[in-house]
Order: sequence, then C-alpha cells, then structure tokens
Amino acid sequence: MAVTILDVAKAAGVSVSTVSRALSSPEMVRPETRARVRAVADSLGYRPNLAARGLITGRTANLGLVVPDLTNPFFPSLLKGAQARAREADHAVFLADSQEDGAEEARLVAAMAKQVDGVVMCASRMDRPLLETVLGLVPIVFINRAVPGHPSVIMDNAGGMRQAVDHLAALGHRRIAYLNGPRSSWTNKERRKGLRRADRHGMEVTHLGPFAPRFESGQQAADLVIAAGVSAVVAYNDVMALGVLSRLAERGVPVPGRISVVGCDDIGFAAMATPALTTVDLRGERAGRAAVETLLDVLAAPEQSTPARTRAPLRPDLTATLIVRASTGPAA
Amino acid sequence: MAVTILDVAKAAGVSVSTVSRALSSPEMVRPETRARVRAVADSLGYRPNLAARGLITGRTANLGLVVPDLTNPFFPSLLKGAQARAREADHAVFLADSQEDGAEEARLVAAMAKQVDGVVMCASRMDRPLLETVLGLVPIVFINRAVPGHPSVIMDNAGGMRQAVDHLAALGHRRIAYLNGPRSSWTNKERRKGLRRADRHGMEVTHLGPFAPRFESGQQAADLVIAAGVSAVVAYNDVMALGVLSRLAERGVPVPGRISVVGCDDIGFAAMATPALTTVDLRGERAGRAAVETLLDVLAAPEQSTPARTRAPLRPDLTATLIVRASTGPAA
DNA sequence: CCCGGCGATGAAAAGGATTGCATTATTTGC
DNA sequence: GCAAATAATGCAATCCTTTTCATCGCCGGG
Repeated sequence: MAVTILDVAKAAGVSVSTVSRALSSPEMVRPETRARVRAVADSLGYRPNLAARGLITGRTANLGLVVPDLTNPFFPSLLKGAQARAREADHAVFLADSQEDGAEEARLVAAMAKQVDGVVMCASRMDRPLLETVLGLVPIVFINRAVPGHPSVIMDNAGGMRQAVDHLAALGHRRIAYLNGPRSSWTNKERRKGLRRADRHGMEVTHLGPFAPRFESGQQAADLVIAAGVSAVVAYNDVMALGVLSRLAERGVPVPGRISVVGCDDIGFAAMATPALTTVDLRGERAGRAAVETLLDVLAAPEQSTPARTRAPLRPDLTATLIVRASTGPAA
Repeated sequence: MAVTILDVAKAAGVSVSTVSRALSSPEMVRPETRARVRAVADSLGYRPNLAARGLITGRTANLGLVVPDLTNPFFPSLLKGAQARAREADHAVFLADSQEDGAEEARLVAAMAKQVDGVVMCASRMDRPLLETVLGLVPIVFINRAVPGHPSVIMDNAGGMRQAVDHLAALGHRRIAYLNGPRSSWTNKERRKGLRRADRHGMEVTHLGPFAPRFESGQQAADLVIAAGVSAVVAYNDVMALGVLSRLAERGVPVPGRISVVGCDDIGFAAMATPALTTVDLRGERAGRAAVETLLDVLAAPEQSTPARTRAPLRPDLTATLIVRASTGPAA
C-alpha cells in the first residue's frame, strides 16, 4: 500500500539507488536529477521505511531517556528540551521512569538497548558495579553524573549552591542547614561542594538527612530544621523545599521572618508557593537539549570520542542562576 | 556481531523457521523442541532484531502518546500507566507534548505515524476538520474525548463533578462558581454536564471563563470568584484550583471559612497545598493503562472494531472518587 | 586519437526475521 | 497394517532500503 522507493524510482525514471542517494547523499547525484527525484518523491508522498533503513544501517533513529521520577516536575522540563532537540535531528525519544531505583535503571537500559541508538540517563542512581553492566550495551550520555571516560552533561550544581550561600550570607545568615538528597545521588555530592563556600563567609552549616527527594521528606525535615536553631535552610531540591514551607506554615513559623528557605531546580510550582520559593535555576531544559546533542555527536563520530577526560567542562549556557523570591529575607 | 536467529538455529540443530515459531508461535512446535530452542536462545542471549521483524510484519512495537502539557503533573501519571501497560506487551512508548495546540497535535501524529503502530491521544484539542486529517494515518485511541466511530477511554468527568456538587450541597452551599477550562476542551463540556446536578439541589452556578488551564488563570479567577459572591468554587483542574488558593490566601480570604475550593485530577501537589485541596481523582494512571490496552486490542483485531457506537461506556475501574481534604467546609 | 580518471548512475547483494507452501514424521481410523 | 489426516519442520520468498561494485560516458592530457 505504502509508496516505496521503487515507486519513486519508476516514476522518476531512475534506479532505486539514485533515489536513495538523491534523498540521503545529495552530493552524489547531479543537481537536476536530484531535484527531479525529490519532486517526484514529494508528489507521491514517499516516506522511507525506517525499519528497512534500520535493518541495513543498524540505526534506529530512536533515543532513550531515563529519568528517576517523572512526577518531579523538574524532569518533564528536561524531557521537553531533549525531545525538541531530538526532533530537529529526526529522532524520536523513548521515555522511561526508573522510580529512583538504580537496579530498575539498569533493567530499563537493557530493555531499550536494542531499540535505540543511544540513551540519555538522568541523575543516575546506579552504583559502580551496576554501571559496568550497562556501559557496554549502548552509547550513554549522563546528565548530572560524571562517569570517567563517558560523556556527560553536568549542570552547575556547585555554582548554584555557591550563589545560594552568597545570597544567604549577604542577608546576614550565620547558621544554615542543608537538607541532603539521597545518598546515592551524585548531584547531592556536587551540591555539597558548592556549600563549602559557606566557610569563606564563616557560616556554620548543619547537615540533615539524607532524605528521599520528596515533599514528605521536606515536611519531616522542617521540624529538624527548627530544632537545629538555624535561620536558613537550603534543600536538595524544590519538591523538598516545598515540603519544608508547608510544614513551617503549619507550625506557624514565619518565612522568611524566622527561617529563610532555598530550593533547587526552579520547578513551576516553586513560583506558585506561598511564599514564592527562592531557588536555583539549573536550566534543565537546556541540559536536556545539550545531552541529546552530545549523544548525537557521539553517534556521529564513533570511537574517536573517548578522551580520558574525567570531567566535562561546564557549558556556559548551563550556568545556574539564583532566582530570588519571597522565601528568603534578612536573618532574624 | 549480534546473535541472529540463524545462530540459534544452528546451535539448536533446527531451521530458522522453527526458531522463529518456537519463540513467537509456541503452539506450532513440539514442546521438547520449543524448550530446547528457547534454552539455546537464552544461553546465546538472542534478541530478535525488531527492525527486521518490523520490516516483514509491518509492526513497529512502538506506541505514541500525545499529551497537551507535560508540565501539568496530571499527564505524567497518565503516562506512567500507559508506559507500564505497554511494557507488559513489549511495546515502547514515544512521548510528545503538543503544548495545548491542536495544530501541533496533528503535526505530531503525522510525524509519528510511520514509526508507531498506534497513538494514544490525550485530551485532544483538535477541531473536527483537523481531526479528519489524522484519523486515517494511524490507529488512534482517544482519552477524554469522544470521536464517533473511534475508540476512546473516557474518564468519569461528569460523575466526578456530580460528587463534588453533592459534597458542596451537603455542606450547605447554595451559590457556587465553576471555572471553565479551554473552550476547545471536550473534557470541560463533560464536566459542565456533571455540574447540572446542581439543579437537583436548587443550587445556583455561576460560570466563569473560559480560562487556560494554568496556575495564573486560577489566580486571575480568584478575584472574580470573590466578586461573584459565591461560597464555593469548582475549578476545571487542580492546577487552576491551586492558583485560586494562592490568590485567596494573598487576599486574606479564609478557605474554607469563607470560600470552599474544589479541584479536579488529584495531582500530587493537591495534597501538599495549604489547605490541602479537595479534588476529584479521575484515575489518570488507570486511564493511561486502559487506553494502551484498548489500542493493543484494536491492533490485534483489525477492522472488526468499528461499531458505530458513539460513546464508549464508562469502565468501572475508572469511576471517579472525590477526595475530601481541607479546602472544603460548611458554607458560611 | 587513445587512455586514465572521474562523475553519475545502475545492478545486485545484504541485512534478519516471518510465513506460505512443501515436505516429512506421526498419529488416527478402519 | 495401510491410507488418510494431522502435526512438526524445513525451504525459500519477501519486506524496503542502503551500499558496494560495476558500468558508462565524458573530459583532459599525452
């Protein structure tokens, strides 16, 4: 039923080889032939059969994206960026949700391996041995996780935290708390590095957690924060920070009057909370875009791309920005 | 490099046909042969090449899912259900976000058409003429939109609204407002039908909107609600309802003391708002599951499935439930 | 005038699985 | 115990595209 390359070839009076080349290797065919073939293809509504192409090229034109938790609004935004970039390159994106579980991540990658050309892996929770099991299966680009010898896109976690700390210092806070994310989170380690900026200001940082990155953890943490006697708290991410706000409100603690709260990610609801949440915009959408771009590069240039570089440099377009809103104010 | 069906055939001492059948048409091969072949296939780590299979069967084992807005947390939950069901059937899911735009929906479907066996289309905004352009391209199952002659999974919109109305009536509310969703939303029409239950209670319903289904619209609507002099408001969805709560808090209007607020969808943040939002749980995850299931049925039973049934019956497992939380209380 | 080389095109193989048809093995019925 | 039916398996065609290799014509140089 569908129009094949043979139909086009007949209609254009050339061989199928020429049609194939006119469409995918334009420089190999004479301009007038190319134009004629393309015109015919268009008029017939020819669409190459991706299965047939994939069979011979070994490429699927599909990419995989694994995120830890889709219900955290940060990841849909990442997805959006990834999706957009993939479409520009005529690639489709498979999405999978690992539910914050490293083993599930590994299973998902294995399941996708044969159906995609490469995978973008967000905030992977896999430990080293688990990682080893998937690294050979399919090209992988990591987001927010450095894996020696493998390409990754790193958000400006530490930089964002430094801005947050500077902001709080400028507001006169001397004692602050940090709510740690999951122990297995590479991102959490990075954010802690940024927090060391507190030393420079002579601030004291109380570490709480680790916590699962959920609203409920934030609520739970809020009471600990109050007990810790700090004047400001920085949460691993916005979802937790919103939990903190909620519980503080419940206990009648004024924000930012008595405690200032800072989140991370700038999810949509951060701006919608009361008080609106001060947070770090990590440019998730751009990161998604960048990761797909990196992956496409890797796929285009096979093998030559294993610089033993342990650490990808921070892309300038991924510089974090502190978004100051109503949840932070001068120290009491 | 990869192990092919031929490798398995050789190792098992049978023909490729037998291997193929042992794996995909088990009943056609003798049990002991089947067992042997499968054992060999497993030990060799054989994975059928989907491109090759697709080439001959014409199936891709991929499904498409189009949602209007991924940043509305309702859709990720739907996606989760769809994804889970698809995986059970060894299908992958392509995700696309139409940004609430009917024309973009049509473009996305056209782009996916050749790469998927079918599409699940959520809360489609397409008008009739636009619909016509995509209906023939690929099998489509609609969620929350009835299209005569086409399969759909309908959530219990009207039923949920009736429960909301009954709830408010029981609390003594006589005058309520409804915040309409987008004009092009079929769901919105259904929800209005449910609101007619108000007549039975002798309640008066003030219609406001239409609004874009966003937080900001809720904020905007809140002032109108106050001006309308009603004691309760039902919003098109939770995101809007949260906007209402936010603005009411800003204006110092007690909830539910002076105005009760009801949302719809039961997104995660509904429970996290202060006060926690009373809302209608439409079973999004199950609906996603059901839609994929329906789609798989359609694909399995070609053509016989066009009963001129205009309206799919409500599936019992999709019955809506009103979740009563702190945002509703007795009328002032 | 002929030949090497180059550019454009065509012929045909390859890629891996499914499936209709042919063939062989096994059972059933009488 | 044999014919016929049936079950199990093998053979080979097929799906559609890309790509290697061969062919052809033409150009420029000798």
